[in-house]
Order: sequence, then C-alpha cells, then structure tokens
Amino acid sequence: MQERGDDMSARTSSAQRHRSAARRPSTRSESKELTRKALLRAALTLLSRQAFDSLSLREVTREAGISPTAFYRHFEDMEELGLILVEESFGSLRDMVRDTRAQAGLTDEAITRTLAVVLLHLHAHTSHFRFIARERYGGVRQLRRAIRRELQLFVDELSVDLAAVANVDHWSSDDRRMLASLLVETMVHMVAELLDARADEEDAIIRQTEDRIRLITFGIPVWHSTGQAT
Amino acid sequence: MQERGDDMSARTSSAQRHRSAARRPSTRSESKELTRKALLRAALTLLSRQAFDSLSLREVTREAGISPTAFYRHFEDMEELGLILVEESFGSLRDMVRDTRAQAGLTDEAITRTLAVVLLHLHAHTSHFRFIARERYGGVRQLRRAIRRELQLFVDELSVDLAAVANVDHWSSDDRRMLASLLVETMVHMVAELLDARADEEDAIIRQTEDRIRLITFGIPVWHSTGQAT
DNA sequence: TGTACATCAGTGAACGCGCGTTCACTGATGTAC
DNA sequence: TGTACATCAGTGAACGCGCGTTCACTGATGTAC
Repeated sequence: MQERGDDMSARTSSAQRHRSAARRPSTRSESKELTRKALLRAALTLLSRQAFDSLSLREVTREAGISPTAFYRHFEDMEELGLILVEESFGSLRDMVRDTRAQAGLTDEAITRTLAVVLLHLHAHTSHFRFIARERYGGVRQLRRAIRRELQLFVDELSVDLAAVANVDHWSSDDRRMLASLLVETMVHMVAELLDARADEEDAIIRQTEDRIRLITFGIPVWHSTGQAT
Repeated sequence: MQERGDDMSARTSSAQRHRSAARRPSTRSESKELTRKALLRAALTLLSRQAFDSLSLREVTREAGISPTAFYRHFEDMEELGLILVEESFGSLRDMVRDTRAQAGLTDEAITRTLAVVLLHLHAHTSHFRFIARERYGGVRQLRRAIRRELQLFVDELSVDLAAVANVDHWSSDDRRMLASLLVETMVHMVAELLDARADEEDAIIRQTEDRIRLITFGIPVWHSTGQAT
C-alpha cells in the first residue's frame, strides 16, 4: 500500500490534528467525548481500506492518536464500536429519508431528484455508506444483523409513504413492502457500485439506476395486487 | 463461537478425513493435487464464518491438515488462493447458466423454474456462493475486481439470450444489458439473503423474489427503447 | 528387474512482529468544605 | 478564594499468543541406465 503513511510527516494522525484544531475542551466529559469521536472516526477511516473483521484495536487507537489501553475507557470491545458505527451510519441515512420524503410520487422528475439527494448524502458520508455496504454481508454476524434490521426499518418507512402514491394506494401492505424493498435495494446497489467505480464510470452507473427504476415503475400500473391491506 | 472445534475429537480436520477416505493417490502430481484441493476446501470452510481479509495462512493449513510451510508449494500467497476461489466459484455458476439457458422466455412458469435451478445450485455450492456474496464488496480490492469482472461476463451472456425474448428483441443492447443486470442483481440479492436467513424465512424470500421479477417483467412491454442495437 | 541419483512435497525450528488484555501508575479535572 | 481529597481519562510496561516467512532437512516418488 503506497498510502501507509509511516513517514515522519504522517506521525501526527488526522485525529490529533483535528483535536488540536478544535477549541480546547473545557470539561472532562467534553474531552472524553472528543476522544470517543476520534476513535469512531479513526475506525471509519481504516474501514475504507479493510474489512471490519480484520481491523485491530491497536490500529484504531494508533490512528486516533491514543494508547491502546485507553480504548477500554470508551468501548467494551471492537464489536461494540462496530455496532455504534452502524447506528451512526443509519443516523445520516435517516436525514436523507427526511429530505426525500417531501418529494413523493414516482414520476421521472421525482426519480431524478431522489437520486440527486442520495448522491449528495453519499458524498457527505462516503465512509459511513462504504462501511454499511461492506459489512452488510461481511464476516461479523452481529454487524450483519444490525444492518439488516436498520434496512428493514428503512423499507417499512418507505412502504408507508408508498401508500400515498397513485397506482400503489390500493396495494396490499405486503406488495408495497415488496416494491419498497426493490427500490431500496436498487439504491443500495447503486451506492455500492459508485463506491468502487472510477470517476468516468459514475455517470453510466447513475443513468443505469434511473433506467432500472423507470422500468420498475412501468410495471406498477400493470401489477394486480391480490391481497388486502393488513 | 461454540463450533470452534478445539476438543480432541475434532483434531482430525475434515480435509484429513477426506484424504484418507479417498483411494491412495498413485503419483506425486496426483497427491499434490489432492493437497491443493484440500487447501481450497479448507479456506472455503473457514470463509463461511469470517471475511477473507481476516483469514490467515496458518488457519488454512491447520484446517487442511498440513504444515504452514507446505502452503508455498501450491500458492504464492493468500491472495492467489483467493483469486482461484473466485474462478472456482464462477465455474459452478457457469454450470448453472447452462441449465437455465434452455428455459428462455419470461413467463411466470419460466421464472419459477429458473429460481428452482438457482436454489438447486445454491444448495450444492453454498460455500462458493457465500464467498462471492461476502467478498463482492469486501475488504480486498483484487477480489472485488475479479468478482465484478465475472459478474459482468454473466450479465453480458444473459443480455445476449434476452435478444430472443418477446418484447425485448427490438431493444438496444444497452437497454438489454440494463435489464439483464437488474435480473442478475435480483438473483444475487436473493442468494445473499437466503445465506443469512433462518429456515422459516426462506419461503418468504423466494416468494418476494418471484414477485420482484414479475413486477419487472410487467414493465417490459411498456418500455420504449430509444437506442439502436450496437 | 535392479541400482544410483534427482526431484520435490511436506516438515519443524526459528525469527521478529503486532495482537488483545492486565496492571499499577500519573496527573489534570472535579468536588466538598 | 483556598485547601485537601476523589475521580478517572489516558499511559507504558509486560504477558503470552498467533502470525508470515526463511531455512535446512527428510524421505517417498520419479528417472536414467
């Protein structure tokens, strides 16, 4: 790896630089919170290059600029830190939902605008998105379960919103959940592809996603929902 | 982990048991091949529980029942072994395509039969499928790239087949690729979900996948392809 | 078939290293009076 | 405001362990005659 950063100039970790740039923490609990944030940030940084499964406690504390033993003042173990990263990642996802929700409907214009919002949040929270995409089917069961639960909540919310959309309003809730999960899956897939793509591939990925969603929406008026809302 | 298997009865690894059960290898190259297979099998076994990124050479040789140093008689390093696992996994996927191809068309019956074939191969090659699902967006760039390339070939083949399907035959090749990748993605997603599901959730996942594909196919006759075949 | 030598898959000791976790500690911050 | 004590975030040494890789080796298989 060429960016391993073990030359002298890199000795001061990004977290240390960040801490000294911020104004002095005035209380003990404030400065504790700063260190905790530095640990989470350090983990996210390292996780853009490796799987959580292979991330060591010492790597995280080194990147955060503290001694390994101080880790235990903040987290029981690495798994607890991982679960908090899941929460944190879906926190920013929820902000995104709030931004999208206002723009209901499944017109071409609505699709384009929704994609724009997703892309905006992707650029603002790249490492959170990458963490979720990587660990969703990764090697740590607790993380997979936590991510799946959060995605399910996400799908449930969207399927409630879909009840207000023309042609979907009379669908059974199971069918609405099916549609919601297909749409969410399509978005998640786009994000995962974008995170690994070269800059010149990005446009094609976004356009293909628009087409996918358009094709799906074409099927909606034809779908004969057989069930009842439950 | 309760299945760590460090009790006495587990000292004989599965690979060792397999080797002594098979008939004696008669030549040097045959027995070398057996050991190589044992290493690949051992790695796959361990990879159902952890990410490739965190898999050690010593773990693999221990599971295969040979000394760590013998590993180098077969592979340059762990990454080479990983890339061969990708090849091997897509080898069985290609068998699957051959089984599905005969059943062209996108009728309800064809969808059900195709899903049945995928499920059959999933049960026959569970650890290969899990490896691909896990490492597709995992922590090792070389593996992600190899998997993406193979999936792309897979999509290209399907999109050629789609040219023979009613309502799709006049589509541009870009649009056919879009449809093919959406269908492949839906299958991959089903597999990934099934690999992490409890037995009582499997039926619901399969039924939802059928519905997803049905909804997509409903959009096909409405899709107005604007491009030309290229 | 028998002999003498070459090949090479697999071994076991050894190395230096990074790991997670423990422990007693330091010294700045917080609190009681 | 000043003093005496308590709290507790962060330290540094130490531990036993598994790691990847090297090396000289062993002994069964293969080959030349």
